[in-house]
Amino acid sequence: MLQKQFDALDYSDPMAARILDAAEHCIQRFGIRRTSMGEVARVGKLSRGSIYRHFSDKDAMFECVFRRRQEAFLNRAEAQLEQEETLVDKLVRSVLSGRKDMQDGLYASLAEIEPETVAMMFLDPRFYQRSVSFWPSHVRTAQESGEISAAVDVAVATDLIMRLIVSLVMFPRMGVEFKTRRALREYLQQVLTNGLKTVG
Amino acid sequence: MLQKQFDALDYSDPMAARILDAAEHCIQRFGIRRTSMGEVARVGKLSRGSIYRHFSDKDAMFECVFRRRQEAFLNRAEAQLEQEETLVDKLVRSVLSGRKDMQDGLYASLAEIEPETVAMMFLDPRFYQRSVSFWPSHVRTAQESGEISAAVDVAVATDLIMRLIVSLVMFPRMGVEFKTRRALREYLQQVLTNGLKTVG
DNA sequence: AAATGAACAAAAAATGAGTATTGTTTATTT
DNA sequence: AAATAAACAATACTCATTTTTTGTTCATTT
Repeated sequence: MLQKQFDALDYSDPMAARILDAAEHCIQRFGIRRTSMGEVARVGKLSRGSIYRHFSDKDAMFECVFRRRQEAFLNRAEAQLEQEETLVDKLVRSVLSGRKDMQDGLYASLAEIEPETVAMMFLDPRFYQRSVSFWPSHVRTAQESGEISAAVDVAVATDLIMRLIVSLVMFPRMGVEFKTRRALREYLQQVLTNGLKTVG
Repeated sequence: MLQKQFDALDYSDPMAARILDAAEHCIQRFGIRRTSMGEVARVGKLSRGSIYRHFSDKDAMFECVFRRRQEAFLNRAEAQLEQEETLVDKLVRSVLSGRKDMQDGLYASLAEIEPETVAMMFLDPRFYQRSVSFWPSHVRTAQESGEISAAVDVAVATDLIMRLIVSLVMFPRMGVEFKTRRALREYLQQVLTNGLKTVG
């Protein structure tokens, strides 16, 4: 097995949801290392055998907990972004949502118990890869409206957008700290539409 | 003690250098966790007492090893950057140097033994803060030459530069993978001088 | 058919007594 | 004066042992 294949998420299966709910609950209370399959079974009021019917192993189960969370996050984000007019506003929204999720989401509670685990997750490129496919359609929309240039490759634009968001979420302060929504918007507006050139 | 104060680096002190050389040697061989002060003393052919005269504790000593490395890296980078004509080329150089240092520097060997430790270091904002002060002078030069606009705040420009470099070093591939020097340069050129707008 | 519970060997984790290391102090040496 | 060496209690680490957990199987239940 060259590349580990994670179990697919089946949202129509209530048993899978019960397992993942229980597992998520355990992560928040004890972290990943100190949670056993028996504990998850106890919390979810189901048998250990059922868990193994649904997930190949412990790693796959916990992986799915985070996958489900991330997909839920992306769905919420998608809905929110529909309401934003411009690409810049979509970026601002995404950064603020991302920061909020980091502060009081599942990652925050895990970070208190197992900071190294969270650090390893955040440095795993796969963590971001899933969000990449989220942006191209928004990029195209912005190109059609003329907000950004149609000549710029969609993949390149997506790359920049992802790098900016990830960076601004992970490091609220690099050289400057963008505390207010307004400051963040101005910064992103500048970067997206002019880079470090101003319109003459 | 609200904020831990790390021991200052005194480059005129040969004893401090001997301690740090020994400590660095130990990190490469055994990692941080498995290196004892006695081992550092043995390798450096000095007494444990001497180490404690120079560094308040084990953490402070290892912290200094990385501080010294980073300063050396920044000095090399500074020299290299003098040779580059444009800001874009300076960024390209920095990204490539950063990637190289990650692949075969002290971090690479430590990452093999203690990946979580390295992950924690890379997510520590202080790690990048030291490099921030490096850029403003280069930004001003680029503004004078007209490569970037003089109207853009130096701190803001520095922030973007740092975010791009850190992101491109940590994640060689986000949406797109910039393998060749040429592809990387084109990307940075686009971002710096036009953002996602093309010149009409 | 899907979930359960029990049984099982292999792997991983908790335990605890023994050992090493840390950070401090002191007297001694260079 | 700065480096050393030895001594020290408090803490952290080993390592062999015991206990738990994992992942699998299978007969039984829902």
